[in-house]
Amino acid sequence: MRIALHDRVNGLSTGDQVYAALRAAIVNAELEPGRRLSENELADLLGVSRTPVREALARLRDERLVAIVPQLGTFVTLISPAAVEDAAFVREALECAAIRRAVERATDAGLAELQTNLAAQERAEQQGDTDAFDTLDDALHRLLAGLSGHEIAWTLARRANGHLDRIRGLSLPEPGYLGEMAAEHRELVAAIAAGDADRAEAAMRHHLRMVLSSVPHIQAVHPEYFEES
Amino acid sequence: MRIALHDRVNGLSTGDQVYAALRAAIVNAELEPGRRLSENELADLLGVSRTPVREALARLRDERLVAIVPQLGTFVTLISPAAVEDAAFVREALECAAIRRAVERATDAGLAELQTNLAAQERAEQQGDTDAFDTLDDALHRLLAGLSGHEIAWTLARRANGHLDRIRGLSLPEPGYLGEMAAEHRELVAAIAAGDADRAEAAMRHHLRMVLSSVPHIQAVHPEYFEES
DNA sequence: TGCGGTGCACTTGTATACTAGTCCGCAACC
DNA sequence: GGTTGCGGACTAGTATACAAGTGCACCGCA
Repeated sequence: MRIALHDRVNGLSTGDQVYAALRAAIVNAELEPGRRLSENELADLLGVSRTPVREALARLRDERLVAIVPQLGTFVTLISPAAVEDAAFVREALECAAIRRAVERATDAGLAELQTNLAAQERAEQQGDTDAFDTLDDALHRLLAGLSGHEIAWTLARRANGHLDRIRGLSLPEPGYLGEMAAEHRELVAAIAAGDADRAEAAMRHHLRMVLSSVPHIQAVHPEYFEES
Repeated sequence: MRIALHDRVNGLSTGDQVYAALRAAIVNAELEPGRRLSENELADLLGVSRTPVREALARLRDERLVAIVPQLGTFVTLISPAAVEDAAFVREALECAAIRRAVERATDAGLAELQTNLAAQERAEQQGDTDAFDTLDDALHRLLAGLSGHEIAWTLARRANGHLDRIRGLSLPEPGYLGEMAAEHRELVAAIAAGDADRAEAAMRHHLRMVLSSVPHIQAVHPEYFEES
């Protein structure tokens, strides 16, 4: 495991950095589902004490990315199709409600930001830079939440999103995937610019359900990552 | 402050109990908004060490019920009208989406549970037992979330709900309030029983917006509890 | 009497020590 | 040889000790 902490001069507490590092490792499946974690081992690896590690694990437990069993151990949770659907449900409810409000409240400045993001996505797509594209994807959804006036919804959705993020992290880069995503993003923004709330909501719903479609494929490739139903 | 821990033989860790005790105290405004909290003081009061207190405070921070300022102190957050609206937005989005699914998936057994809850609400209303009514209110919304197949949404909404819960905790028991709430609950269940998703969603939306209406009154009575805009 | 500077008391963050409990393997006994 | 019981090596939960930093009060001086 090659988890590393960033410089600690950036204002974040050690616990925050441990949290970020562990979450990234879990979402990227570097820490694969089912893996046993040891607070002591993690603390040694990261060069910190158990205290910030425990704090990070507690937050990850609230996101259902790890399960802490007293006196037994801490484990990266297996991916549960039900939990993935739960996360998708929450995200769909929040983001569809948010985009409706975004349509009502959209400003020229806000639309310009969205266009800037779309342009950057197109560049990332042409260069095949998946990481950059994912970052821009997140940023776009955050911008939309901001336009709705309830950016907090984005934070919450993100917190409920661990299982979905893992699905995305495990999705193999299929040809045409980035292009399709970018097209859907353009449709989202176009609907907002047109002031058509129903169209925007429908586009968002369709867009979010895309992620779910890759679950069966991943489950076929990595059955050991999933709970048995 | 009369915060007390329950018996510790109920399977909950000390940190969980501290969290529950502190959250209840904050929501009931026993720990009033703006109040300064000291980890040491709380630990002494509760007869535990700082560690479980810190764990509880970290969770409350994620709910935005406390603000932790490094090297300075921990404070019960002031009620922010914006945060209240954020919470209402999140809850409305989640519960409206949930009740639509509940309409699709409602079973006879589920409807029977709802009816049982309604009957209990009527008893609590006649006896003027506000606490019991609040508990049944929570239970009803949880039942609805359960019927939707995404009970997790309820957990999440609840976690985002701290500011709304404080509003409810500060709402003075106005005459007729319980009756109105009970009537709205009956309408919710009736809409589900009728299989009318639009009606159910509209009823839920109206019901949830009721809570917001008491904000100005509370703000007038306790301006010191609120952030200045 | 007013103002400025220093030091103390208090804060949270982190590290470490200790407690209680579970699992697993080895050894002793049947 | 099989089974049972005990002990060691882990686990997370909790308590305590230490570090770093902030605000405020108090004291001395002009």
